[in-house]
Amino acid sequence: MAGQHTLDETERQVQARLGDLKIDFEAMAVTSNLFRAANAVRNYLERTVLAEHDLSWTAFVVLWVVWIWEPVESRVIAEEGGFSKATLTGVMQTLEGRGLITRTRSNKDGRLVLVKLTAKGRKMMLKLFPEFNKGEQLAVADLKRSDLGSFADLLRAVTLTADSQKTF
Amino acid sequence: MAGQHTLDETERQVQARLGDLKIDFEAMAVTSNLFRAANAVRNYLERTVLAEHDLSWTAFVVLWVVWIWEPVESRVIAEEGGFSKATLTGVMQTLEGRGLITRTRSNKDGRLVLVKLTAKGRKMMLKLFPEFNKGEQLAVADLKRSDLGSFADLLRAVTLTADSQKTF
DNA sequence: GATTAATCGTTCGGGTACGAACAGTTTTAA
DNA sequence: TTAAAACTGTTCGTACCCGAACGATTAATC
Repeated sequence: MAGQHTLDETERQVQARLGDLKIDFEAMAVTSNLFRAANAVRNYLERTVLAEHDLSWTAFVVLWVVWIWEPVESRVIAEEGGFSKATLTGVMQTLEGRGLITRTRSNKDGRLVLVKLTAKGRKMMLKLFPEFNKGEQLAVADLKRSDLGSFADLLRAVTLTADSQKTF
Repeated sequence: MAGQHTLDETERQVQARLGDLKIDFEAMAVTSNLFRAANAVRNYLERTVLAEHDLSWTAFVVLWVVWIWEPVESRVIAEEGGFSKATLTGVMQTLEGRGLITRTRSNKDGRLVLVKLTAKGRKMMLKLFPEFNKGEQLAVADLKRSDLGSFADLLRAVTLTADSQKTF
């Protein structure tokens, strides 16, 4: 993860493989560091805060979305969490089996499933989320406080651009 | 993925759930947007460039690392790509089956496995990587060019901090 | 009102992902 | 030198993850 090779060294090797083909190294640096950062933060939070509660990353995201917006439809959870409906079904089965959420079919629209937290689930989130947020705080602890706002803006801009490309 | 709820709305809901507990919303905004951005870019690249070559994200990362640094040891690929040795074994079996890489045991250290690209693998990367880089370019197309450098620096700083926490 | 189209959640198959346990190799210590 | 410790890659079990196909429900079209 850390990457023992320097940036310059990597760029030189890439260029050596491609001859005189033009490569956008700045774009490459942004995206590759984007994935490294996301992976590092995710692994850190999974191995500390989430492991204590025996939760996977995706399971936590589902619980978080439901906690904030309950009662909430499945499709919203999938969209908000950034994973497919198929993935969601499996994760929710696990969470339901552990007694953390409930699923009920909507009587206004028979296609929809409404998801809520159980009392046990709410109790867990009340303890878990502040711990999780402390982890988030640690992850950005070495950054200047004044940079956080524009940093988040840049990330949002990337998301918007990539998502708009997706539909092409 | 897009998230139909506004930031303010989300913050209000979180605070409503937690009463007067102090939450670092700036840190929360950075990390949640970090995952959204990484997911969006990854999905976009998977569905366009990588799908054309029938490659998963991880398979591409493995090919990329091997392409740049071959011959390279398995442990380096795992570290550089940010996934576990167990994951790597499975992905490399697939890639070897498709005739894109070769694995040979080192005769200097019998524990190590050296990985190289086949001619077919090199040919694929020579075509694939420029396409991939075009995708990366598109993902950051809406950002000011002058922001890219500091953006990458911020991402690197987050990675370093999170990775150093990991070992605690 | 009947046919068509769109939407939703589930299931299925195959690949991805990880921690833990393992066997083989090398290094370290005694 | 021999025993212990460290290291590498694989296997195993379990959970995740997605696209595609599917049945059920609702909406749109005529």
